[in-house]
Amino acid sequence: MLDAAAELTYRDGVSIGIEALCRSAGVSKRSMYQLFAGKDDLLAASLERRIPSYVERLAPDPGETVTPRERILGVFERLEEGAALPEFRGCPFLAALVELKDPEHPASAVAGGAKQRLKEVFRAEAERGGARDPDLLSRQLMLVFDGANARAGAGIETLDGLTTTTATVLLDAAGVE
Amino acid sequence: MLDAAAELTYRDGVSIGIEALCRSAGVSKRSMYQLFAGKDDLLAASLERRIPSYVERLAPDPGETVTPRERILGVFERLEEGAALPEFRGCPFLAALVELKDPEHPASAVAGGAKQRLKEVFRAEAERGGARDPDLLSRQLMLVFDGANARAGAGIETLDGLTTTTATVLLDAAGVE
DNA sequence: GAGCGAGGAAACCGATCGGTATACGGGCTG
DNA sequence: CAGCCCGTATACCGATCGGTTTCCTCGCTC
Repeated sequence: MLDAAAELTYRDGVSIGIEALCRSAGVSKRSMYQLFAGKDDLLAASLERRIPSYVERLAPDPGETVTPRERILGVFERLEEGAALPEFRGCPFLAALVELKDPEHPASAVAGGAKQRLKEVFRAEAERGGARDPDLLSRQLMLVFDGANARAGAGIETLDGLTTTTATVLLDAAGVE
Repeated sequence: MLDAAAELTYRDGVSIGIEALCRSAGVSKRSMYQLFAGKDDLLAASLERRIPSYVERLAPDPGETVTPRERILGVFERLEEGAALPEFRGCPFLAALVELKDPEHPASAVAGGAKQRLKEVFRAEAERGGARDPDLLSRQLMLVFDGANARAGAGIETLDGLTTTTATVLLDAAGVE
């Protein structure tokens, strides 16, 4: 159910109907309203469920020999890999935030938390790498990350190497080894 | 009519109803369907109308003494000014692209064109400023610009100086005087 | 085999969607 | 003043929205 909801809302947007979600999940509306308080709840839960695998895919737990620079650039390499796939529509959390527009929406809080987790990874690696201003660097990297997601997801940009190149510039300027 | 549509779709998203648009514009549905073929048409036209003032506000025609660097950084300064306002919801064209998801939608083409116009400004100034790779620099700047729009528009980032700082790093790295 | 509860299918609710058609009203031209 | 026409207001269309309820069947327990 959660997986089907995640996939359909990612492909068609949050305005997809509940009926379609249930049909695709093979679950009756009755059952779904026993599991979730409403559409908002379902949406928030389906986003919540995606967070661990999302973060893990982009920034897997580092092995011993991975430098901060490698881990950060790895995020952008994996972003570019994903963006090359035809079904890529950008970061699902960013898309939900933009589509909902309402910061009060339960799903907005979840999506914001997902973005915060990735930013924390950036910040921690920035610190470990000796960046002059780790928080600034992490915010800059998030700008690039989300800009790339929005633009590539909308189909108005092709990333091949663009984000890794840009991130490298920022890492250099921040003094990360 | 176009202005009212622009404002409401910006604030509430493209899924706002036609009825609300007409009421807010003081125009009957009948008249609007004589002026536009349908909602898609209206949406595209209202976005189209915003392009000149949007570009002019962000990147006004340069006076004689404006350097490429100043003109580019001016875009980000104005972005940060706008993002500080409470009604800021991010770039309307980017929001439309993300919300519609459909590149075939007439409004998507218009929105993509608007983004292209801004990128052209960046590219031209990059060239004028002697950037090593003007096209690369303009793409990088658009990443920052759209990332900032998405994040600040969603309320998960505050820009104060973030984008100008980041753009400065990119300009320096590209060798723009 | 009888009784029971969970869950699926589908009808149903009022509201609203994009879009159309009708009816009325007020300002022009003769 | 008569006739006309543009635009507003409004009712209406079928479809779909989020959400609720009814019904009925299936599988489980005693």
